[in-house]
Amino acid sequence: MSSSESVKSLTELVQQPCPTIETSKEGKPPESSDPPASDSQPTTPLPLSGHSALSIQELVAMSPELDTYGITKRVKEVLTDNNLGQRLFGETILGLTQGSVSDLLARPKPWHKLSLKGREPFVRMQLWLNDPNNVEKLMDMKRLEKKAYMKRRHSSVSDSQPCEPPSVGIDYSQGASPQPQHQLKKPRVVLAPEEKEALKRAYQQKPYPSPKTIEELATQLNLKTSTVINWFHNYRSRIRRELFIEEIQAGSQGQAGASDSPSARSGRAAPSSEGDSCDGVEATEAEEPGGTKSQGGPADMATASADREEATQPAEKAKAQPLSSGTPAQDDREDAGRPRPLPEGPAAAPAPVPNLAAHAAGEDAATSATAPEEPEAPGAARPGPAERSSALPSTSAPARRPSSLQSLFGLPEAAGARDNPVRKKKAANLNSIIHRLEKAASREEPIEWEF
DNA sequence: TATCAGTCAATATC
DNA sequence: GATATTGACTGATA
Repeated sequence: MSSSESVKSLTELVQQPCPTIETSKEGKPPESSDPPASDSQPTTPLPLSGHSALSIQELVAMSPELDTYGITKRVKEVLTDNNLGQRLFGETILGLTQGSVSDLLARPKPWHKLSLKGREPFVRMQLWLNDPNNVEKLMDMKRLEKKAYMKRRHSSVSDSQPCEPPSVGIDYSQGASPQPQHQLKKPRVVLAPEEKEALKRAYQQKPYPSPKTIEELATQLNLKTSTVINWFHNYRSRIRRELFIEEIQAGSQGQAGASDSPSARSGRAAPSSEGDSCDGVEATEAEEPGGTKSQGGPADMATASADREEATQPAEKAKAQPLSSGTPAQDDREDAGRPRPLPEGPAAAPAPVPNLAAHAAGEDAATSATAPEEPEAPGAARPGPAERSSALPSTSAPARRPSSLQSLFGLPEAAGARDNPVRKKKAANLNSIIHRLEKAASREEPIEWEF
């Protein structure tokens, strides 16, 4: 398909009332068992099914860089203005659950950091936003759902069945029967605040704990090791996202108005040179003085995350501080070349260093000496799959004839680059933290873990 | 094999 | 009741 053709069909697509939405909903009570999104994902049920030619994936692939933050912002507005719920929106438009939608809307990742799959919801949102009848359609869905619900309710009442699980998504309903009750769902683990606190401290010490460390943490906290592992995974990735949001906010504060396209911005933050190695979010470090080759930096990111945490959870931090003994045993074998969260925020003094690390630190003392800036930064810094693939849209792809696509997606012109004072300030701040920590790290201070 | 991205779904909170 | 949070899971990738 030639580019112009595809653009044409894309345009039609965008303009045409997303047909599928209805179909997928109506055909079957979507809620019911549709083996949720995961199954339906591959061949997404959504707006585009009518177009055999262009799958959502293709659309995503062709999509110019989108302003994820802006999109979610607008979606949120539309939803709230029209009193439409996330669940409805997610299930009908995005094919995602309420929790995912919430997460997505609240913490969109920058476009350039999203894998193709991750971009999908944003493209859908964009298409939805561009659809003049979007709200209407959702309203219809809402009505329909309500109707269906009433109907079901009615029939179940007459069946003398007590009330029924309300809305969509509750497929267990039918299960009343055969579903092996003993299917014993694992009860959800809920970590106690102290446990979280301890884990956070451990994280600050070592964001990538060794199995041994994990084991210990698990024992000390009386958790399963898998829980600890999961916790670290989740925490790392969530921190990264938070960071992005914070960046955006800082950015938009410093420069309101300019269609804040974080994605665009970050892509641009590290002008060309870094190519993809730049994470955008960590763009700050591009400004790192001394030209330390800022490798799209894990370290910085981590730094910033610590920073963020501090900002967002002062109380918590405050609590944590007393515990600190100052010297982050920083480097762990596992840590080498990884994002390293700075144990404390700027002002804050010594890092809260839970000490499980005592030996953990010893464990890899040798490597721990590694310089603060590793040459190659895997981990967070490493470009996500999407970035890795050459097919990266971002700013670095010049040959992309974005203009037509952009208009197609209703995009504003690329957001202006920015490096505002706020960012600079922040960068400076972070640098000083890093510096302090490096210094601290070179000292040897005993650390103790306390849980 | 470890880590990540993306997501679900249970639970908490508003 | 809607939304936010978060532990867990799956599949991809290096």
